[in-house]
Amino acid sequence: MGVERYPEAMEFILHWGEMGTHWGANRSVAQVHALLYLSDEPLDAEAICAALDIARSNVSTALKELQGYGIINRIHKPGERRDFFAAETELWDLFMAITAERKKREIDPVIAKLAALEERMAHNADLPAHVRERIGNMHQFIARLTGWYEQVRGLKKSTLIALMNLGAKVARFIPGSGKASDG
Amino acid sequence: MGVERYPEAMEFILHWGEMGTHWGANRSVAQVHALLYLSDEPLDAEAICAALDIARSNVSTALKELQGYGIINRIHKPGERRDFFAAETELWDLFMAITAERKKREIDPVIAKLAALEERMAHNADLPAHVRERIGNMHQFIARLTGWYEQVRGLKKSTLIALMNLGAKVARFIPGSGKASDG
DNA sequence: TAAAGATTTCAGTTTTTACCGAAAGAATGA
DNA sequence: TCATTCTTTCGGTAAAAACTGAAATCTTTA
Repeated sequence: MGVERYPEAMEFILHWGEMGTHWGANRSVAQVHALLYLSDEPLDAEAICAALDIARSNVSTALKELQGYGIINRIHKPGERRDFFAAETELWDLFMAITAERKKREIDPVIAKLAALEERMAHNADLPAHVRERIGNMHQFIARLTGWYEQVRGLKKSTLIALMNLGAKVARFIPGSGKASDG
Repeated sequence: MGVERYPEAMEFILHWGEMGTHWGANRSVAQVHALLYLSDEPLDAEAICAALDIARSNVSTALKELQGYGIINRIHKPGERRDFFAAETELWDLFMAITAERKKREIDPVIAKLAALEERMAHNADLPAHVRERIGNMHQFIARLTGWYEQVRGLKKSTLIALMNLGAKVARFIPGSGKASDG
């Protein structure tokens, strides 16, 4: 029998589901993910239905969504006809996959929109300067932030972990750095 | 008259509102924020209603929420009875305020929950080892990530910007670092 | 290529969330 | 302290999103 038999596992799943609603995902998607994350063996859709007590179609949609994020894998068991699924358990990879997908869905379109607006604004002399400036600033800021993200993301996992462990000490490499209260 | 008269400004506001629905905020909250961000002068609630064509009460709720995030300021005009509001235009500060508030609302409770579960799991011998391990890993991972965030957040703005401009070059300070394809 | 097994799509329903307008509540000033 | 002006709260409604169950579609294998 699956992990859903254990109250602590179930609490984790339910809490994770609740969290999901506050982020991009819906409850079912997050619950399915949590269940797979805690399972030590791949599960088929029917087993997920039973464990979470949600409709088969809902599970189907959730699995599709999770595959879209690239955080679960479909597994073929020899001699089995149905699909089995297992979650990414390497949390760093999970994190990277989610941020990458969210960036693609939510940030990139904004950048495109802002770029288009900036283009149009350049030809519009009526527009007050401060509007052009603020939209331009927003564009630049988001583009910079995501540019940084893309660069850092490309580093080796071990390097990233080393950087993280360094914490605030990275500042040592920046001349004139220190604690906050800056102008 | 306000910026809502300019099509580009309005597009920005509507798009920003749409984005809001994909993040924590609702459409109205994000629209009010966008409007204030583009305005070069503080606006009162009535003006916001008129500009966005939404109910007075809705504006009130939105303003409260934005103040909760600490990204708009209430302004007292001498001789004026009603409140005026202006948005933070320093985008770095805006970003910091939003991330801090979201962490408080969405991450900290998860850490607390995971800590509590870990405590309970320690006293439960029935629980499969891999469940305990995975919940523990998740707890540790999120705690580490947020610990890093807290540290970096404490740095001076100028240092952070310098670090960002460094991009992937920060890796130079980590021995044995380089581009991805790590195991 | 037909039957069985498994997955996906979709129209309808339920649940949740956002929003409105009226009424209550504060704050200001006469 | 009583009007006046402005803000917030709150019950009800409208809109959006999630979820279900049945039907359609795709896959496998006999």
